[in-house]
Amino acid sequence: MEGERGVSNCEIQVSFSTTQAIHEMGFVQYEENQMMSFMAPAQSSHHHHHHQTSQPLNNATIGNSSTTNSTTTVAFGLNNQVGRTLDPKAVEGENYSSNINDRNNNSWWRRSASEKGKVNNKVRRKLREPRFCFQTRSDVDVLDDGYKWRKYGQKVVKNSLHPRSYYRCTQNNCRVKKRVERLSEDCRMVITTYEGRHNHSPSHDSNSSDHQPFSSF
DNA sequence: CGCCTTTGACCTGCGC
DNA sequence: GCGCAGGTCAAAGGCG
Repeated sequence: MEGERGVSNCEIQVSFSTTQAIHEMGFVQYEENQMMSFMAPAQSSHHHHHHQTSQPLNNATIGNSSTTNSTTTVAFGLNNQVGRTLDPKAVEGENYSSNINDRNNNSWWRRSASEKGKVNNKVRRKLREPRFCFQTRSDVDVLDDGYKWRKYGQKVVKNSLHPRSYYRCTQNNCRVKKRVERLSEDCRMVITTYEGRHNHSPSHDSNSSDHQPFSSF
């Protein structure tokens, strides 16, 4: 019902975080196109190198067209282990700002419910996708990032007034997910969290200029 | 008619 | 073990 397209005046704040919740740390402000450069670091399968800001890849506009004063809060979750960890919570609690409120035990890397019980109990592949979240001051809930999303769930969040929505990328073999929720105190702030990397380019409409190596989101 | 959202049920991890 | 909290499924309805 809410018109998703067209961010009027969104204000985004960027910062890095490792373990803290978002509101506990200072925010750095970036331009919007610089902000999108944070989506680029694929930081792929090698652990042990910390994030470095990659070079700004340009026009990947969050928000449709007229996003002038934008500020974003970014928090990386570098879940960089290569699937050999068998203790899920050993790696999970470390570094990403999952919930704004209190605990950070979310686990949304798991697969479908039919697959987990009865596969070979030998290989337990809890491969975690890279996560990426940022905070935006915007009126619309889901920002137009160039991809198409289908909503697959909504939950109420404890100690929050606003629900959290779960989206999945509608491309065929793309399993990127994202969550969108609003801050409980400040309902103008939207927190968007991405998980995974798109294996395709953004399919806006027929916007043929989306052609960059956008392998991360 | 196909793709989307809605919404309650179900599942799972975790703390008590 | 139980209950809670978060994440996902899927049936049903909506809308273009």
